Parts: sequence; C-alpha cells; structure tokens
Amino acid sequence: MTATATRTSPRKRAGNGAARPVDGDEIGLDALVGHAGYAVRRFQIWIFQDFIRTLGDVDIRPTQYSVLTVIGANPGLSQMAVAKRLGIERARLVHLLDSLEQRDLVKRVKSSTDRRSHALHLTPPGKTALAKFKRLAAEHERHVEERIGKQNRERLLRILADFT
Amino acid sequence: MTATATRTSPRKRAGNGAARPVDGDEIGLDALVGHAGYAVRRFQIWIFQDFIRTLGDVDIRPTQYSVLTVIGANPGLSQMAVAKRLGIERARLVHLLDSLEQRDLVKRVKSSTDRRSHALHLTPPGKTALAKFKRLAAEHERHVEERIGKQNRERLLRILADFT
DNA sequence: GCCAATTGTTGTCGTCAACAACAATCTTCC
DNA sequence: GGAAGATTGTTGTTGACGACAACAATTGGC
Repeated sequence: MTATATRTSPRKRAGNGAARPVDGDEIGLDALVGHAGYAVRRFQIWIFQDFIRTLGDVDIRPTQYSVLTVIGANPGLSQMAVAKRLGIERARLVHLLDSLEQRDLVKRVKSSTDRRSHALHLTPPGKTALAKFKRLAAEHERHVEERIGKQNRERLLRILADFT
Repeated sequence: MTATATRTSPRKRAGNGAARPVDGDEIGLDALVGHAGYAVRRFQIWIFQDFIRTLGDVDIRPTQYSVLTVIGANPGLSQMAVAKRLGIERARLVHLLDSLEQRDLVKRVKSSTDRRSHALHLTPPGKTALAKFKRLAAEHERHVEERIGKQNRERLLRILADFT
C-alpha cells in the first residue's frame, strides 16, 4: 500500500452526507474497534506468525510445542488427558502424535493398567530437542515484549491467566 | 469436567521422584504458562465460540460480521480495499461475498471508473440486518466483560489497539 | 501502443475445530 | 459372572480459514 497515490475515483462523490470518500488507506472499522475479539484475532495471527518463524528452523508449530511441553512436564499422560488439558480434540491429537513419533520426539507406551490407553513420554532426543525449543520459544516471547511492551505483556498474561 | 469425582486410579504410584502422579485434573503446563500466545489462543477460542453462539440465530460468523461492518461504514470500497483492511486474502473474500450476496445482504456494483473492480454496498435489507447483528455483537461483548471483567476488557483493548 | 501491474476469480494445499462412527477395552450394576 | 454402558484411540468427513499460484480483463506507466 503506502500512499496508493491518488487512486482512481477523483470524483468527489456529491455531498452524500452519510458516506465519506474512502479512497486511500484510512478505512474506518466502525463497531469493530470496540470488539475485543477482533483485536485478539489480529494479535493472535501476529503472534503465531512470529512463533512459527522463530521456530522455523526446528519446524515446530505452536500446537506441537504445547503438546511436547505438557508431555515433558507430565510423563505418562494418556492421549485423552493431554487433549483435555490443552483443549485439543483427541482425534486431532492422533495426527499430532503420529508426526511427533515419526520424528522420534515422543513415544506411545502401551499402558499395562488400562490397555486401551497409551502412556506418552518424550524420547531422549525428544528431551534434548524440547530444551532447544524452549530457548527459541523464549526468544519469541521477547519479540512479543518488543511489540507490545514488557508491562503490557505481563498485564495480558494476568488478564488471561485463567484461560490457560 | 466439574469435580470429576475421585476418578479412577486410586493407586498412589510409588514415590517415583521425577514424575508426579498426574491422575485427575491438575496437569502442569510448565513453560506454557509464561507464553502469551498460549493464553491468547485459548482466549480467542473462547471468544469466537461465544460470538458464534450469540449470533447463532442470525447465522453470522466473526469474519462475515467484520466484512459487513467495514462495508457498512465505508460504502463503495473495492474488494481489494476490504481484504487489505481486514487482513483477509482477496481469494477468500470472494467466497465470503458470494455467500453474503446470495443472502441479499451485500451487492457488488460494477465500478464505472475502474471496470476491473466492484464497489461494495449493503443492500437495504443488509443495512437492517447489520443493525441487528451489531446489537447481538454488543451482547456478546457483554459476555466478554462478564468473563474477564469490565476493566480488564478495556485494558485488553488498549494493549492491542494498534493491531486493529 | 506495449509491457507491467492490478483486480477479481478459480483452484489447490495444509491447518484446524467439530462431529460421527467404530473396535477394543474398562466399569458398572444386577 | 456377565450384559449394558462408558471410555480410549482411531479413522473419516465436513467446513472455516490462511497461503499460493494461475488466469482473464482491465488499467497504468512510459
């Protein structure tokens, strides 16, 4: 964009009273500016893009990271437990784990006490990898600080604390 | 969830030292709690679900609402302009407008000054409908207030203001 | 007037949430 | 102890959505 020059319609749109020209950029959002959901959606898109870019070299997306982190902190969890905790559909978790298992980061161990379920564990390389992912994720978090300010980030975390 | 009662495994899992029981609910998130992106994602899911439910009767989703609002506030915009302003792919906007046009809420008017582009307008029923959508969206916004608090909602909007 | 850029459109691909159905297994209850 | 119901992991489908690529029509620069 940037300027967009005079654009097309030089006609000044006879005093319509109601509607304003709206040529270059300044396009009003009207009611949208008062909606938390809109701001949150835009912010979430930005934050995910930065996360994906910052962890691009290791090819780890936000959801994968959350799964690895939870398994790392709670070894032996079942797929149901992980899915519930993270708000992921258990059907979706199947594919996520397939991928992580193929990469030898996670392993499904058949539970002896409940033969329906799998106990999830990080593999040794998985543990090493997660440590690296955490360092990169911390770097991403610093980007967030730079974008919205250290204080605002903390405020945000406090406000949304009970959604985690 | 709610309580989940005593759950299953009453066995106390011998002092394993490293890994904690992790039976019922209390599953640690570890590094995740310090990540703004995780909190924002969960919040965004909640907020969209409430929006979709609150505007369920009129069958309007957040993205459709944002498109209608911007067109309503800036009649005559091109599809490119709307797409850019809302951060939507112009390819995606095509389908959104197809749907909204079929429902007679929006019309594409062939621009006389640039015959490549369409000028977007709300139809008369579209204007009436949007007024109703805005009332419902305001109701949704009250739900947000109830969930995170009036003050926190305002803080949030301020923090994320320049993402809109 | 010619070549590059823009606009709307169509199509493909991959991510993700929401369901539904199913086999294997566990739990409950009689 | 055994039938009935619930749970776990799995497979598949649907629809919203973002990212791209290609295309015809049209406009703009030069």
